[in-house]
Amino acid sequence: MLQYQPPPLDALFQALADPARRAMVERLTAGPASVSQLAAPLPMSLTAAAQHLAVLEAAGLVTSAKVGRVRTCTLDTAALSQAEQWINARRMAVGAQLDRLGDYLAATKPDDEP
Amino acid sequence: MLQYQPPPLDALFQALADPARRAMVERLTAGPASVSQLAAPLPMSLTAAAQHLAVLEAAGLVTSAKVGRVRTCTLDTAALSQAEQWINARRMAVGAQLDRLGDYLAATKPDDEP
DNA sequence: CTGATACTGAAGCATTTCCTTCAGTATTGT
DNA sequence: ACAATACTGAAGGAAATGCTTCAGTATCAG
Repeated sequence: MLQYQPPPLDALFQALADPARRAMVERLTAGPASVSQLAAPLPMSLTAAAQHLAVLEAAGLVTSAKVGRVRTCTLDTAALSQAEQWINARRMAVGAQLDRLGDYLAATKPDDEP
Repeated sequence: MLQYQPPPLDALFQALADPARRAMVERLTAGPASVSQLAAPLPMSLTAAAQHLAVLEAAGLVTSAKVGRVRTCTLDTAALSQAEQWINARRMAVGAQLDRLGDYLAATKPDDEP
């Protein structure tokens, strides 16, 4: 059986690094939309928007299906939280490091310098 | 007075989109490090690593100060959570949309189809 | 059937990214 | 004083990115 493999973080963050693509993600939080609908507010050609959409899809951030002549796109929140988790884990690691500093300070001079 | 302006999300996500730069961020969660220390584990020249560092600094993810001939770099978690918050806000928005669907379903057919 | 709609594909072009090498400056250790 | 260390700057090149336009294929509406 084929294993699902999470999109690499590279593609995920790269996809989020463009304002046009973030705008699309933002629009999709309100529900599924067609390619045209996603492209409409953007100051670029439909083709360009479709290319951005391809990037989002490659990153796993959106899935899409074509019915008739319209392709409907949906946001995949799993990919979104995948990125969030990476960031959060690093922030936690920093906290842990500060905690260790606290422990160190508490352990080495518990009763110096009154 | 000069206002602090948060680094644009563009630069933030772009900075995180590279594995070498994420490795640096990861290393910095364990505490401050010099340019050489950050570059050492990476399969590239010191110059290349320094360039990556410049990207991280431009994105606001790291701050650095030079003492003598060594520049010491520190992770700035504020920038990190800035990116996290954007993602989280979108995920929340999706949840809200689903909630509204639930409300809609509850409101429109509270007693149809038993 | 005809025309409008909704993409889709291919090509081309300017800019940016990621890396290289080579050279230079400022410290520090002996 | 001399050499090693730790960057720093400049230049260049291969590849990726973000557009564009032009042309094509389905699909739907009248």
